[in-house]
Amino acid sequence: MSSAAQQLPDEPVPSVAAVPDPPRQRDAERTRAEILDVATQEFADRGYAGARVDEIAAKTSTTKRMIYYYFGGKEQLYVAVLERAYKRIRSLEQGLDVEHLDPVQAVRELAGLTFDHHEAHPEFIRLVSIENIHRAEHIARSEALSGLANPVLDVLGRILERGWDAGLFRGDVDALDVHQVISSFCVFRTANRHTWRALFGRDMLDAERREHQRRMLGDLVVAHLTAR
Amino acid sequence: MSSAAQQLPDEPVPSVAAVPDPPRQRDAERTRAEILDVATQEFADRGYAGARVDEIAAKTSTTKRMIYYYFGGKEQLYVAVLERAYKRIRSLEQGLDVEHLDPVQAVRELAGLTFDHHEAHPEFIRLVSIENIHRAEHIARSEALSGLANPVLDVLGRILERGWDAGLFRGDVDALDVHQVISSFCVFRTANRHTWRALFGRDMLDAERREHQRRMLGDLVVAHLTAR
DNA sequence: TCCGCAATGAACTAATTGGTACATTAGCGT
DNA sequence: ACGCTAATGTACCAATTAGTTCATTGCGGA
Repeated sequence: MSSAAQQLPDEPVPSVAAVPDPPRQRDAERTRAEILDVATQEFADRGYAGARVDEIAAKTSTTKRMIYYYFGGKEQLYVAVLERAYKRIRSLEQGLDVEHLDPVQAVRELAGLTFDHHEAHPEFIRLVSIENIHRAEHIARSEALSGLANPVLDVLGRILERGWDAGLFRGDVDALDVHQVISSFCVFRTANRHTWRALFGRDMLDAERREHQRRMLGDLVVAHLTAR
Repeated sequence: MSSAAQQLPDEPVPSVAAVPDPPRQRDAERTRAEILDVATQEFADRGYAGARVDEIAAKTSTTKRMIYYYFGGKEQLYVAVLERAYKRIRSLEQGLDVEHLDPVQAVRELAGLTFDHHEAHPEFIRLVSIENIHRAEHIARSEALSGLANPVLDVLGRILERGWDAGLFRGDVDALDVHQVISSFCVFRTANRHTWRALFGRDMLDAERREHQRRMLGDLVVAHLTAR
């Protein structure tokens, strides 16, 4: 692999003045980002042990040398992948604004956002599964990740307060409980999609069933919170 | 590792008539089972790619040779592990009898059984996670596993029928939907235990929270089914 | 009792894989 | 102009790892 702008065999190589469209050479940030992109895909696809440094390098426009130059090793690369993935998720979560809705509509909206979000980022869910197989040892060691608060929890906390004040919600489930219920549902359908289909013949991510599932999650959470 | 009946260093080795309590030599079934036991542990612990055939062999009282003799290779061993694990789960599921309970109590009982069951078999949950990382390709290829019906679904189906007939349950969720909700909750708290604790500081499997979580699941499912 | 085969063990191998040594070059600051 | 360093590429290595070869032995049946 020599250059990003590969030529088909027959095409004449443009002679002198062929300037590569993006100023392509020696761009540390671009190289770093490209490695992270490929590594994210590979780790999510094959797990930590299953991913191959050589394979990651090969799918890059640079070489294995650069992985060690920028990240130090396979494990540090994996941690960098995790950190970036979580960072992205968090920044997306920042954007949710449901303060203006009534508590019931607000939880329903929040659940729907999580639903959409997890469905749109299967590779993130896979990374989380993989990290759990490793007992979250990398997250625990990463200062950038461990204990970093989740914006969703604050939002949920405020919604619950309003729901309690209005006498709408039961008092014996806290924000983390509700988040757990929502996460369970949303993570499960992506994380366990394949065994589920193999065992039950139903694809939980089937587009035809999507609306039914989304409504089901909303109903589930609202019914739970407003029960009794 | 030479024998199942290990001696402490100081104890004198019993001389001639020491018949090994279980007739220990040349027992194909025992060897097979021991390999499967160790392999289950190792695969669940480190994933398919992360598990080492040498390590599995070392933790056995036999040698690597036997793994290849009985199973053929790493992948076939892994499939054998999966098949046995699923078989055990199914046989346990056979035992549930909730026909005598009213529909609401029956779903609550069923959910509780799944809850207990998954909590008691974390290594099974891990294997399922691992198999999902591999897109269930091994399950799909295994005749013993793919498409084999789950007894839980029949039980749930009958409970739902009774609930519908009694006008207790909503009609727009089927048995598989309910099973999905229950599985989501039960699988998630085990499968994602570690990242959850690392990120939120709460152990979903903490014994102190166990009853709360168990009740929460029951309430969740019942509230959902009886809503409106 | 003894033969044939299932069952077992020790050592070996070919390929893979994470990681490195060494050489090179682009381009920024002066 | 130019030199110094960040950035990059090639080739290599040592360790690991799945799988095998070949020899051996216990045991059930004839």
